[in-house]
Amino acid sequence: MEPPQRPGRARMSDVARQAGVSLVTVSRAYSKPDKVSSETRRRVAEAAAALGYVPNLLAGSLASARSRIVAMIVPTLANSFFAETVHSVSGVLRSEGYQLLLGDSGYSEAEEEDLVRALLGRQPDGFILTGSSHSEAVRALLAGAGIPVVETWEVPADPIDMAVGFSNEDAAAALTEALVAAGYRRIGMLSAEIGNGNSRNDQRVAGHRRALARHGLPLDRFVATDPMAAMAGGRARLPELVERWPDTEAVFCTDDMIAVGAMMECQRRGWPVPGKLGFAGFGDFEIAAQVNPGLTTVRVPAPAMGDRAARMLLDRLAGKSPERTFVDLGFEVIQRESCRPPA
Amino acid sequence: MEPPQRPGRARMSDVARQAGVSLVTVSRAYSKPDKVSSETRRRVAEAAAALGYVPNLLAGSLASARSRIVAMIVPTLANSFFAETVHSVSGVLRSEGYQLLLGDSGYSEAEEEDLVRALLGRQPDGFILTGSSHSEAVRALLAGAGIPVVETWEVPADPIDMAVGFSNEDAAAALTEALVAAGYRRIGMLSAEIGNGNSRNDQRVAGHRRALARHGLPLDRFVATDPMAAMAGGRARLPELVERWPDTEAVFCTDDMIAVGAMMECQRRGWPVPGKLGFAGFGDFEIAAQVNPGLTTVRVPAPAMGDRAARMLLDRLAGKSPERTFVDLGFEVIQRESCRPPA
DNA sequence: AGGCGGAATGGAAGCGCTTTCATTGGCGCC
DNA sequence: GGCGCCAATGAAAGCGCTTCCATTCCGCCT
Repeated sequence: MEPPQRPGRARMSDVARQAGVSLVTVSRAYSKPDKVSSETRRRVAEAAAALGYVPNLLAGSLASARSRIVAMIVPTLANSFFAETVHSVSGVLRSEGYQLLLGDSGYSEAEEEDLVRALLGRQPDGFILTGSSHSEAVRALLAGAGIPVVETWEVPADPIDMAVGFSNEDAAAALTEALVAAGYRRIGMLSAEIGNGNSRNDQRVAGHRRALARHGLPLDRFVATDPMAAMAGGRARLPELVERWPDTEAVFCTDDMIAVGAMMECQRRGWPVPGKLGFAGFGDFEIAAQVNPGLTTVRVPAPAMGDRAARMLLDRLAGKSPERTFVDLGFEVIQRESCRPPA
Repeated sequence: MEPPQRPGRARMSDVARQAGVSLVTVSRAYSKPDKVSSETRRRVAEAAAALGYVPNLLAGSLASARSRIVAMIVPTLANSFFAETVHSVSGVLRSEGYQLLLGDSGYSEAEEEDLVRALLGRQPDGFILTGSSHSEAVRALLAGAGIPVVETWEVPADPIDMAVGFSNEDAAAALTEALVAAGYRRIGMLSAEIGNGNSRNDQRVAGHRRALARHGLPLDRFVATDPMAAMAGGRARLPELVERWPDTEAVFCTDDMIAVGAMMECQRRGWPVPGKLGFAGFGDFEIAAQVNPGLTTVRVPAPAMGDRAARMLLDRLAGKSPERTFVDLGFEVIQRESCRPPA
């Protein structure tokens, strides 16, 4: 119960003195409890509690060269998509005593590079990235760091290390095929501006166009929306799409939020959905199932990707050789009432 | 260009050798550039680039007893509310060279305690909490850590240190007053289960009831919804509310998502809003403005709270004495078409 | 000319842990 | 009864930095 020798927080040596053992023993009581007699363990725990001791993980990490930190970069937290992936990563890591160190790049490669540098300085044991388009500097930094890296949310052509994702392009193509199968021919698209750093959006656009092209359907019915306010964007830009191509029968949106915004605009104008216009979204957000009519969309494995990415990292850190370095978690087309059923 | 003495990542001493200066000088070139001649600075930068040197912030933090890390706990990332607050905190911190270390407690006090312990081990220079109801252990740990702490999203009766928030209770009361002013008398409520660790929800319930009581209106028209799927919950539980109290004229929801779900159910049943039932939500999520009819709600200062919380912390870390230890950022009732206008 | 101050640099100590490596004592076993 | 072995513990070194305290070298004032 006596106070530590010097003011401030208690250190391991204070706990050792209090418990009447050596510093090493205290260290072991924390990190390898089975190497310490249960009596000693008890006294250490008691001393630690009495002093309000909290181990300094910084010092521990420095000494052991293992930080038990995993760094992760997402484009934004505002998207509930990434929030789900982050959440499952965080859960898996914490269950193994690791801590997530998070950064958001705002869809900017330059920002991502800054972040990678800043995060690497904290000596993470592993790194999780969103997407697979990164600057050369980022690739070099990560490769040079000598730690496992997982890219998520895409199928990388040239992975840095490991990857877990799904094909945004194939998913968009599959959804478009569903629209075509339902009899739609003049199909418009609402998406964020292309080439703005959101490669997943661009891949969806590409997949949509690939499917249209396969059927010889027109590809030009495209209007870009504000990427920062998807729902408002969909609502604001739908009229433009319909004005430019009045005979449009259905609209493919690269994001559920855009689709919902556009459907709200239809509702406001008294345009029946799918009577006048069919809709398909992307992501299967919670709202897709709740809106009227339900939104046809594609479900993506957001939590599963996080879970898997974290486990792949931990396995590698545990020394297990990876059975697979890339995992495709697929997607699922969800048919609801916002477009006609397949003929 | 010669490789570092030993394999692995370059260290500061490697950079020093490469640049032909001492280790101390390299350290200064990074942390106090003005204390080093520009020529030396140039050579250090060159050497660092050649070696791909990334400073080990862990070692730096240990030596300087300043980690440049701020820890933050939110109940969940899934709520775009907290995501906004987190985002602005993160932005402010990064602009000052700090890094955010994030944890989510899942609305559980026990989990929060674990997290506080784990995060404190990383020696953060400051701590940001959501809400103001915390276990005694949490309060003790944080007080004992001797670092600045900010509680957000509420007005704490007994703050641990500093706080920035708004009154959830007053906001809910104000919104309820607006409903009463619009002529509604039989008002129901849809909210997450009370006493489940979400104190903000509970405060909103209390504020709503306070306003009802002030007007002598019935308080018992309450149905609890699933906290994890707010929209689905609102949709699923609205019928129960209407069955139990068929003469209900308006519904106050403690969360916009619950309100939107309930409104979708009305739409599905062909109940006009606000013709048959008026609605008020809480939060002013993006969807509140987009849905038909627009949702009357209360706007909360989510980004501003993050911004302010981060700045208060940084000011304290910079040694400035706080001009105020608690900041109430207020709220704003947003009248839209989901309920009748005030008479 | 002598001394003084400031700018630029370096040496050494030490942050609070983990990790070898060494030491002790008890126990079973031939 | 001596040997080896294992469990339990401790001493010392060192992780990669920052900080304190020199030290050196100027230029400038009196």
